[in-house]
Formats: sequence, C-alpha cells, structure tokens
Amino acid sequence: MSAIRILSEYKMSKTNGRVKILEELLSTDIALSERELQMRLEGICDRATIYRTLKSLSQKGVIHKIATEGTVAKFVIKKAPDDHIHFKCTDCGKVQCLTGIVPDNVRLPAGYIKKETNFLIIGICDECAKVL
Amino acid sequence: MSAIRILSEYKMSKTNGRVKILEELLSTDIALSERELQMRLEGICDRATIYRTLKSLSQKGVIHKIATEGTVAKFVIKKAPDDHIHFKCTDCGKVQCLTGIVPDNVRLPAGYIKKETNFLIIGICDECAKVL
DNA sequence: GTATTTTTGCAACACTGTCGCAAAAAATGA
DNA sequence: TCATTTTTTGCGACAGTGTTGCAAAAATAC
Repeated sequence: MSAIRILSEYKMSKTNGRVKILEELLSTDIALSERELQMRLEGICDRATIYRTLKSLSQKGVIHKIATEGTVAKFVIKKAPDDHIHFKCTDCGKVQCLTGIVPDNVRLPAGYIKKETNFLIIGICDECAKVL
Repeated sequence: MSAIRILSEYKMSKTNGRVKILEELLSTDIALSERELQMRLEGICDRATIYRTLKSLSQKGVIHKIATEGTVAKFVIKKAPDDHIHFKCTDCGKVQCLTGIVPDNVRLPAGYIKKETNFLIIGICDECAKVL
C-alpha cells in the first residue's frame, strides 16, 4: 500500500509532509517517535505538522501509538493483528512489533469493554543480546 | 504491610513525605500519577520529592510504573504477579490492575531477553459501562 | 483559473520529569 | 541526649513533549 493511496482512502489531503511521513513509516518495522521522524525527514515539515499527522493517522487506525516507559510515544504502521506485542530494547532503544505472538487468555472481567491494547515487553533484543 | 515497614525493609529514610506517599499508594488499587498524588497529599511535599520517591520505589520493585497512552506515567503498589494486565478506562480515566488475568503464550522469539512487561488494555470499565 | 476548504508554519504555551545546590531532616553512635 | 555524618528536601532552572490559535500557504473543488 502506498502513502498516497492510504491518504486517499482516508480522505486526507495529499500534502508533501504527510506523504513523506507516511512513506517513512511504511519503510520500517521499527516504531518511531516524532523526533526520530523529524531527523529522518530533515526538516521537510514542522514539528506541529508531524504531531498532527501522527494524531490523525492513529485516530484513523492506520498507525499504532505505543506508550513506552519514557515520556515519548512511538508510532508504527499497523500491519499485525490488533493484540500483538511490542518489544522495547533497553540497549539500543528500538521498539518493534513482535508479530506471531498473540497473548492468549486476556478475557476481561464481566462488564469491561475492550477498545485497544498496548502490550509492551521491555528487555534486550536478539541483536543486542549477541554482543553481550 | 505498612508504609514504615516497607521503607525499613528497603533501607530508605523514613521522611514525612515518603511515608505519606506510600500510605496513599497503599490505600488504593488505582494507579496514580505524580500529579494525582500531589492533589491527594495537598502540598505535603514538593513535586521533585514525589518524583524521586516514585523513582526509588519503582527501582526497588515496590511499585509498578505504568506507561499509559498519554504522556503521564502512573504508579501502583505491586500486589499482583509481575506479568499481569492493567486496564485504563477512557471514560473515567482510572488505571487499575486486573488481577487474575495473566496472559499466556508470551514466549519471546529466540535470543530476546525479557526484563519487564507493560500490558495495558484501554477501554471502558465495568462502572462506567453500567451508565452507558 | 478562481473560490473554498484544508493544512501548514510559527510562536506561545502547559505540562512532565530531571538536576544541582544549599538548607533541613534523619540516622548514627558515643 | 546531643553532636556528627549521611541522606533527603525544596527551590529554581531546565530540556523535552505535545497542543493550540492564527495568518499565510497549499490543496481541492467547481
């Protein structure tokens, strides 16, 4: 799916900034923060624009917002099914989707309604563990 | 377990602020942010003290730091086993532990090392769902 | 191509969390 | 108990995140 096609689908104007932000997100499996996006885009657009775009895209369900233990939120394209797990490496700092691992047994108690999940495991990724 | 006893156990000085913060956390199942603690403590101590106390307590494993989708971290006394799930209600904003629900099937891929988990389900809690 | 709608960039802002440092409080130990 | 040592506090300053109002600019509609 191309950036432009996604924007069309959700009836969002195809501005330069949005296209570039989406292309950047589409090009990686690693979750990016606003700041990391800004670095990669080399000032193609303003901070506020990036925040606004990320907000729209996550409200429309195109990307997933991940709360990590720090202060910053990170964002990834939604490819995997909804209840998958994210992994944050304390060594290299990368946040990635762990596709294929869906936690079972997460039935909520009676009366609770699920809207969304945010499952994060913090530890050391395979790459960094090799070097240890 | 009393606040003072916990502080003794971890060899932390028993200052007024720390005792009150811990008592507040012990008195509820709902996760609180620094801000919410400050409101409840009515200025008994400084912002910085609350942050420092929360940091120490979570490093020692007395409380659990929960990253919610917003910017703020929330904290609860650790009662339940480590891998339990937290629930955030979008209606009343409360974050609570869901004891008794431990997700199965969360084996990490080869090479990954788990340190900590942060499982959050976002939705509507039983109390708020009743009123809908 | 012009009119309308949407989005941008900028600046300002509120808020979270951290830190250094001097003053204050708690622990130590005779 | 009181003096000494150690730890913690409060304050102010700070860096970073995310949001917002508004005029200018860009994209869409006709």
